[in-house]
Amino acid sequence: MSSTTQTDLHRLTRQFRALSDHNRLRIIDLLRGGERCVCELTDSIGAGQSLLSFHLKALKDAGLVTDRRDGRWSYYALNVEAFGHLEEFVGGLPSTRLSTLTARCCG
Amino acid sequence: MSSTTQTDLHRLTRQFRALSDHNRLRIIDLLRGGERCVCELTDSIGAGQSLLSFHLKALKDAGLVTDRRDGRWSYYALNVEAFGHLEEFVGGLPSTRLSTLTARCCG
DNA sequence: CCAACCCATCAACTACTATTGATGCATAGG
DNA sequence: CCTATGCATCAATAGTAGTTGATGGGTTGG
Repeated sequence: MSSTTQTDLHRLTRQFRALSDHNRLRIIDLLRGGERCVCELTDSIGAGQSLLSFHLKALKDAGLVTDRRDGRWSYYALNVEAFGHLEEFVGGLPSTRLSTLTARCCG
Repeated sequence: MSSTTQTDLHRLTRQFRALSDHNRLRIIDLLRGGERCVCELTDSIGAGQSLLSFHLKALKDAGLVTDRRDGRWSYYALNVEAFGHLEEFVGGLPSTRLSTLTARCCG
């Protein structure tokens, strides 16, 4: 009945959890404009450097962003593939599907 | 620069937080098959009745599901509109967009 | 080298969340 | 009525997450 495997659900859970914070969602929104270095994000978010690093690590551990080191700067960008999977899950709803028989529940 | 309003981000944060739990994601996955009553979900999830009610309330408060009372049974179903908004956010990525100038970061 | 800079990590604290068991409140059936 | 059922809510606990400030490691420029 379940159309998603358990391992998929675990991965999706981690990724949704990574998205379940206001600061992190603002980061994601900023990264939609393209790759950004940490100092840019720090300015835009207005959070402490330590805090931002914490959130970026959360996003990276969930596989939602990738990082790249160039000299003393670190650049972060969205992982497009991961968001594609998320889109499949939240978008794969049978909106027109009959809600099956609502009667015949428990007895 | 940010393409999402602050109120939208707050709503999205609450909804992603509601999806950031394994049990709740299993519930969502089950509801993809159509409306279900609580007792059905209890059997499928294998969790205690109190726990399931807690999670259903979390999903409802986030606006991701709707509930309906019929006699002594409560039925839950996905809120298709809410998932449409989620799809817009996770799917609205400029995958082919140039990552802007990666140089010229902080000075 | 040395100082300045960018960033990650650690320690500590606070606040929230998931889970469990108990209680209460309707509704249906005898 | 009275009891059983389906479900929500409350209380209590344990585990986890977000924030802050301090420390350290690697890199650039003088």
